[in-house]
Amino acid sequence: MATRSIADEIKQTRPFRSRSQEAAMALLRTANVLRRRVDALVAAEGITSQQYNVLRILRGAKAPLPTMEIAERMIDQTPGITRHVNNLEERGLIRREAWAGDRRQVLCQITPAGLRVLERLDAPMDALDDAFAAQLTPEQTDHLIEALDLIRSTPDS
Amino acid sequence: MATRSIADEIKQTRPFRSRSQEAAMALLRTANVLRRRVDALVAAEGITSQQYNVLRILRGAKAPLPTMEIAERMIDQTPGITRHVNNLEERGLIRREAWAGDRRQVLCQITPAGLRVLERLDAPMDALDDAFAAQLTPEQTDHLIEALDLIRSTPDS
DNA sequence: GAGCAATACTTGACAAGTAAAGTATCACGA
DNA sequence: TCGTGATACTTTACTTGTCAAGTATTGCTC
Repeated sequence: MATRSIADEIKQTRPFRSRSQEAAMALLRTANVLRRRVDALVAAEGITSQQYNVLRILRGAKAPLPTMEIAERMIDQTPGITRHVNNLEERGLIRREAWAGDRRQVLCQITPAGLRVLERLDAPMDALDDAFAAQLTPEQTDHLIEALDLIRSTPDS
Repeated sequence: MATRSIADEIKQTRPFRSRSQEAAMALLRTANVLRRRVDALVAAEGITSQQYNVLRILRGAKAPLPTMEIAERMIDQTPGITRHVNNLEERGLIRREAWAGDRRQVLCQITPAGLRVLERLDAPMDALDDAFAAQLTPEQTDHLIEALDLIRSTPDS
């Protein structure tokens, strides 16, 4: 499949006012494509990509995490996390417990069942990431990461 | 604000298994940040970023477009478009009409009121795009666009 | 130590994305 | 011309993301 520029894809008569705009559009569209692939992949285990993220964060953390810590590490707002966590708890993939130190907080940790789900997804997920990055040279991948990190550092308006 | 790498942001103990994975994560997170900024901006006109996209596509097209054409140019599936279009029509920002040539199709076009909404958003939207791209050199922006175009060309699994 | 703001969620309400099924229309072959 | 399949939506149902408001704690200040 040949590379299609964004301008081709959206068939705009008046394509882009600036390279900035083209970059922004490309970023949004590309991320959407990637997200859908991830969704399709984790659906095999009956979870969504956001639930998968929660599990991965909990696995990555050595200790149980309070709900808000999870929210901070994800891109989501807190209310969304509460629901993901509810859902995951119902399925036994994570466990929640009150913590005496600060009773406002609820600590979450991944269960062995949750770990098994992640393990089953590790290989296909790696393959997916690699398939995308395979379009780029290692240098391009590095530059891409660098550029994205810079963009995220844009100060609030 | 200093640039924070993805690894910093999510505070993973076990950061990334590969650069591919880091790139994928950076892509998803960065796009999310951008999308929220866009949402916040267009909310001033009482529309969502997807409705804004519909309006922009209709402005970009010289002629009225059938619903499915809009769906194709966006990332959305058709059912979503129907709703956006319903909503925009209720507010008088677009107009829908049956077309004698193929009565299955419904042609949509932007109204003067819709054009005015877009015009009010043009300047702030340009400013937003530029603010993001301002973190990059023009060469970096070009490379970013190129890399994203390549990634989107990844064949299906 | 009494109040008052801040924190850490949780809940409710609503827009948006997605899949699946339904409806109307068209196109094409027998 | 009479199906038969394809096309272009539309509707329905369900999940997710987000905001606003509510609740339970905590911490800080006077």
